[in-house]
Amino acid sequence: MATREQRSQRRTDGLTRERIVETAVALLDSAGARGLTFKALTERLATGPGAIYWHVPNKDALLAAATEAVVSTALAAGTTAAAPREQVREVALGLFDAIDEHPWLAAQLTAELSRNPRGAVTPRIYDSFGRRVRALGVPESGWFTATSALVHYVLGAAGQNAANAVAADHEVDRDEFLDSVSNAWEALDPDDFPFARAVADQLRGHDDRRQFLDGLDFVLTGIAAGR
Amino acid sequence: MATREQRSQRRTDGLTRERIVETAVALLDSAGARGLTFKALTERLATGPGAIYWHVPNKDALLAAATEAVVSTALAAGTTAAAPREQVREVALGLFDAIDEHPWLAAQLTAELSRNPRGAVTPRIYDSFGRRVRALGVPESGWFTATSALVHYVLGAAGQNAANAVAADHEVDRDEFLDSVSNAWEALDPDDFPFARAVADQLRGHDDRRQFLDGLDFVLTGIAAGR
DNA sequence: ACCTGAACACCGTTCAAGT
DNA sequence: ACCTGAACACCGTTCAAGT
Repeated sequence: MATREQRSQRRTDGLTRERIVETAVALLDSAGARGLTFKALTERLATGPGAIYWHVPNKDALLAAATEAVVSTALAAGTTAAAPREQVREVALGLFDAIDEHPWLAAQLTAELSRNPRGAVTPRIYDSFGRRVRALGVPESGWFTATSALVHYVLGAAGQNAANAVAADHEVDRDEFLDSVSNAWEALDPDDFPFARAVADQLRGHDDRRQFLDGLDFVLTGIAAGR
Repeated sequence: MATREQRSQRRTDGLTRERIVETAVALLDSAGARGLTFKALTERLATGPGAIYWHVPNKDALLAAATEAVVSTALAAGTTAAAPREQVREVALGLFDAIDEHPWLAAQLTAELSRNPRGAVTPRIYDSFGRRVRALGVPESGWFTATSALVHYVLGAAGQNAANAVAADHEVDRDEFLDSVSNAWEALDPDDFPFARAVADQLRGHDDRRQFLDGLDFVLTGIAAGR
């Protein structure tokens, strides 16, 4: 049932930087950082490597562009809550979910923040958190430190969570996987690893998102205490 | 002035797993994750790739072994302070410094914690922090959450700091570099980035180690509040 | 201006052959 | 048991040649 081509329809199969970046994101999502190769890219885009290099200077720049595209949409949502503390939670959860959906994002964001602090991504992330930190009533001298702590916690926790999710993905069943890790921790030498043994049972069935928010609350409480 | 070979001197040029791992760490330290190649490895060890594969199954396993070696020495130091909160700071600083010296370590640790939670590294890290969390007086139900928050903050903050240090290393002068970033933030659109602009000056001459400890204190204060 | 695709230097890994 | 080194499949990047 082929419909007639609309006359106004633009050619959409032209190679553009945007299409390349979209395809890169799709490859990264489905196969991880190792899945983004020029071979896979040229196959999906039905072109040759030279064509891609005409739009993008190299692979690192492509990764940076993919990072910017994903992080922009994640932060564009904005916040709905009134209380600044709740707003920080919304921003943090937005990044947590973006990193969960795009597990390669955490490492790329760390790279982007360090390699390109004058770019758009770094101030956008700092502004997303920092505006709400100001609203929390933190004195001006503490703005940078408090915001950095939030950014670092979010990237660390979300990055670890995403890596865990990818690893658990190779397992048959999440509960079964956590159970086996828990059993392994319980079997550790009680003299060498008293804590891991004692805490092994808490691994079972724990909620990653909940744990992320609980950790965020520690940071927020600490920030509020120095207010 | 060649000295006579001592009779008791053992052959030390035999290829061992230990020597391979040591060399891998040296290569990672001097040239980053991209600097660890089998070519560089075989040149330094004056051997062929097949010899290395006899001792180590593949590159991922070599990276895991390098991670374990470095993290073990970093955590072996133990703590000297009496107060548990101060002990947590010591453990965190030990990891911070190890990641600062070995900037590749943060990403590898995240990978190791997720891919190999039944290995030795994961419970060792959790125990290092968790024993002190218990000593802080946190109720048992909160042990896993509090310890995870600490681990995630430390890895996130230390990882970002190490990445920043590597990036700044390419610059002539740290103060000059921070100054130029600060200037770039001050030149941002005040409507789009009010916070980055306002905080730009705090970038100049800030102390990374101090900022790391301040962030750690936020987490610790938050944990103590839920006690 | 934009794309093709062969070519290059490099990468991790394997394996038959040696000692 | 341990090592050699050629060979393989793959990688990012370049560039002369096309349209």
